[in-house]
Amino acid sequence: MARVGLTTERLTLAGAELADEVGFDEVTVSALARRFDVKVASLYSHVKNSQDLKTRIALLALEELADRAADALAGRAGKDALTALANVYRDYAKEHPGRYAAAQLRLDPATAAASAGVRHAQMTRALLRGYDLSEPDQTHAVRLLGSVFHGYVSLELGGGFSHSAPDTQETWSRVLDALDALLRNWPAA
Amino acid sequence: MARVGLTTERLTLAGAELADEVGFDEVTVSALARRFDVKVASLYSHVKNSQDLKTRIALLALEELADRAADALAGRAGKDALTALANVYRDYAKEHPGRYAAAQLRLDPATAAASAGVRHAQMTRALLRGYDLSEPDQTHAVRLLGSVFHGYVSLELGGGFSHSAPDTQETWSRVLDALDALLRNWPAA
DNA sequence: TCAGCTTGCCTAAAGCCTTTAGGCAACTGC
DNA sequence: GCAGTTGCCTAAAGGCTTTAGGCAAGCTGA
Repeated sequence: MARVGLTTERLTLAGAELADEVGFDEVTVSALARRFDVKVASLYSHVKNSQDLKTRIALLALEELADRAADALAGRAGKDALTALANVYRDYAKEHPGRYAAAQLRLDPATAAASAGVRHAQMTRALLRGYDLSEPDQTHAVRLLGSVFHGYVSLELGGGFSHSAPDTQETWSRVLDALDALLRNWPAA
Repeated sequence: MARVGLTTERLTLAGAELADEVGFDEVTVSALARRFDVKVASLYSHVKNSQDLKTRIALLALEELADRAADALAGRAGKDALTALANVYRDYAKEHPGRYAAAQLRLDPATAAASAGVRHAQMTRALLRGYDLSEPDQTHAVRLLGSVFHGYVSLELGGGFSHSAPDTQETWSRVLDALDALLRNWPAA
């Protein structure tokens, strides 16, 4: 009965890795137990239930993403910052599809409010300081950027753009050009 | 042993209704059997397996959405058409959240190619005829519009914009204004 | 109308996932 | 080294999926 050294953190991390390998929907308490070569019931001392596990993975992903975003934004402004932030999301989704899917998990309002999700909105706002937008247009723009980043990345990841010319990298740059142009020239209400 | 009259179509439709009520992830062969007051195994003559059921619901949702989109686009052009198409997606997602989630199901390439998904891309292209874009910018714009529609709707549905002013309806109109402005003034490469 | 066939829904059963309760052994601190 | 804590285990119940095989309801043709 050697002890493996399970902790909530190790389970969450292993769950995130598992998600990247087999997909977030396939992450299961059983599969995780198998990965640690441990009986299923043993995990329930560290994790409340399956939902709890998934929520923890989602929160981890949100943190990682926010950290990367903060890094990318440091010392940049304007289009440079826009591109950097956008690429953080896209690259993260490609590197860690399971984690990215986890980050999309619907959290209950209290959990969401305490999550790194709020940092994401703040950073998008910070980015917009490089453009000349005042409220409420700034909020509209925050939501637009969030929509484009999320929408593009999830369509691309889901194969929505596949097998068609021009390639998605090219579209991505042109979309960022277009967004930059739009933000510099936001139409008046 | 009265026969209930199960058919693949009725199961698919009931599955779609179930999805709207309890969420697409909660749609299960068992739950569907319960809804028809029939034993679980009985469904397996009409549906290959759980995945097959979900795929059929997804295809149904894509058809319904494409039909609504075609309707909305008829006789409209320019910003009028843009707004109409965008609202089809948003309204459908609000009316039928489960079906909308189903429409996001990743289909294998062959199924996807035979689905109504292709009609969606064609209609977005048709919409862009009202703007002056030539290839490859037209394709870039198709992808951008797809990303914004999908991204905005799924963030809004997921509660991503909730509890913050200004309200999401206002943002939605302003985002459509911005997209219209952008399409009329697409930046050169 | 009824014999015969098709086919719809059923029972049975096996496999996997979740979750809870209770137990023993391995660490921890004194 | 001993007591207490805690980690992982066994056991068990309940739900979902899927397959195999059976009976009877309802159509088909004479």
